[in-house]
Amino acid sequence: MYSLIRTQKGPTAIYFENNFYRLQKQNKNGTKRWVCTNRSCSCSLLIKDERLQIVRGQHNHTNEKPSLSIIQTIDNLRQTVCSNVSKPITQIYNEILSTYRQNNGTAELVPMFDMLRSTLYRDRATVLPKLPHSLHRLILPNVFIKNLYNENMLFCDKKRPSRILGFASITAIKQLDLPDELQKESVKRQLANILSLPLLPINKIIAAFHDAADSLVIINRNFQTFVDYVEKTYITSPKFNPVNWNHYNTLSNRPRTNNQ
DNA sequence: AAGTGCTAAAGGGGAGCGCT
DNA sequence: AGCGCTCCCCTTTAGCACTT
Repeated sequence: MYSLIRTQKGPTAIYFENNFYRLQKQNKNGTKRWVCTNRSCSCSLLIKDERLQIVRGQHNHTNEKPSLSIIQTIDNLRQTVCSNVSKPITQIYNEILSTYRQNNGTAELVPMFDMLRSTLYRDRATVLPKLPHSLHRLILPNVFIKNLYNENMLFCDKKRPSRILGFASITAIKQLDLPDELQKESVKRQLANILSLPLLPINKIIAAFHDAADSLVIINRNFQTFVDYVEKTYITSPKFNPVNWNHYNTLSNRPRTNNQ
């Protein structure tokens, strides 16, 4: 009996007695002719109603195909890395290989992880979103703009002149009694100014912070709690003072990671 | 053209070590 | 015990040549 398998490029093929066959044609009488995938080989199978009718020819080539169980295991591996994207690929490989060894013993030669690694990572990449090359190309899926209570967390996504993203839950904003204020462009601008403090020369940080803080408190006195928190944690704190988080002198010089 | 095998490298995190 | 530092391993990605 033959087995249906998936070829490297996706289409269905037949695995029969250590050889692969591809579908060549379907005849008017309902039979299908499958030919050996080796181009110089004329061997073929005639199949009707999923039953093997005739085997024609002799293979004129050597055969180094892996066994059907190995082929199915690799296919299972490739499907699993796509369906379970949160689990490390090496862990998936080890688990599936372990199961295979338990069921089939240790005699069969199984492809090493190094031989499958690139294929598995490329397979997974087909089901994951593309990495953005700039902040403007960053796409936020719905799952990333809601919290565990399914509340909308993205309150600001300003595209120009620079991309500004702001996250906070409605519940948290209501606790500050500021939900309406956060819709104002002037408030978004001052919050962005505070977030941009690490990019200023260090001797201008304190003045810039107080400018932004004063503007926020003038708009609404309830911003005072937020302003006090930032000042206490990042301006006057000896542990996280501006020397620690200022990046002005490292701009364009410091090597960047890909966490852009 | 698409898929694969192989290599090099980046980045994160744990282990080990010495110091306080 | 806690902290900081270095080294090394593991995971992941990218690039290139080759195969299908």
